[in-house]
Amino acid sequence: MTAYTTTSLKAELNERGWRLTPQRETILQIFQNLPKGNHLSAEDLYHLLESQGETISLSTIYRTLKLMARMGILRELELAEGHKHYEINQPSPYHHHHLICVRCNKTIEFKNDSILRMGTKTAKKEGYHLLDCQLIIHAVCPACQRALLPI
Amino acid sequence: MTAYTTTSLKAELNERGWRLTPQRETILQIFQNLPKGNHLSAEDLYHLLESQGETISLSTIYRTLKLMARMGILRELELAEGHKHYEINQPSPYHHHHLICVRCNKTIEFKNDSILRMGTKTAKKEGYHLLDCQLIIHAVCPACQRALLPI
DNA sequence: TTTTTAATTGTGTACCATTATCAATAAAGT
DNA sequence: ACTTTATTGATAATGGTACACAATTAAAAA
Repeated sequence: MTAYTTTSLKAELNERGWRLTPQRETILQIFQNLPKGNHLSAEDLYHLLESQGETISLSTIYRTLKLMARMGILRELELAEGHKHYEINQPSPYHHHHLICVRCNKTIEFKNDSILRMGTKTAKKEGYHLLDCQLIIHAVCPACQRALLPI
Repeated sequence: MTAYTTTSLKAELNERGWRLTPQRETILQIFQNLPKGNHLSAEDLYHLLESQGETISLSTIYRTLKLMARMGILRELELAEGHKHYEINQPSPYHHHHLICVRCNKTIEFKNDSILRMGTKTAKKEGYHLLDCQLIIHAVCPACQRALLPI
């Protein structure tokens, strides 16, 4: 959960025998410049790049998202149904969690520093190296409660 | 997060214009009799039923799992890669969370009552009706740290 | 700087969990 | 019992993600 630069990304990749490619650099920058609270699916990222005139194949996008999630650079979010979203994995003051309506998928972000503290403590206690820690609350939003819609 | 019986399940279903079927009753019982800490995928459940001589179609299993998750009877877990797992959604003393190794998928359960309290408080504050609340910690387990395996 | 090595990319294809379709069936209320 | 309509089961369809492999290219060695 540290802030990455191109240089530190390259260093960490090379340390493991991997390479910094223009594609990986571009994708890191996209996520770093994304407004707070925004998150992208693989498809989202593909089209965002497309709209900027750059093209990175979907395969590479999927591979890079997974790689960066497993390095702890990105958080993998399971928000709506069907596909994953990714956002930059930021340390304490920006660290947040999600309250999700299971019916309409309306999602609210909220902060709670003690959750990250608990996660850190639990991981440490078990000897795990922490990458990410997220509280997911599944619930029914006020509008959907009123709507009496079928589940 | 209350304990369901056949009767209360029927009541809650009928209240919404839905029906209690033998399939739904069977699936509820399976989960209620599952040893603590066990969770099943749709496929798992299908084969478990098969081994007991009962057969419920995969379609119905998928539909029922989703229905029960959205009613708050089951928790939908995103543990390993690729498919969801389900477990009974139990109140406080049994309520637990998951620490997952992103490399080998080794998963540790842990308890922490304050997390459920926080989730309840947050949902209430936003006017959401709480169904489930789970802390997911993504990390690298000790064995995988030593292994220096490729990500 | 050139060469060498092997990680990475892009294209196309395959996989597989989950959802949709729809006729047949069976709960629930009358 | 009868009617209504939610539910089931079989099958097909969907779609996100992973895989295979030849062509590139980053990184280290010469």
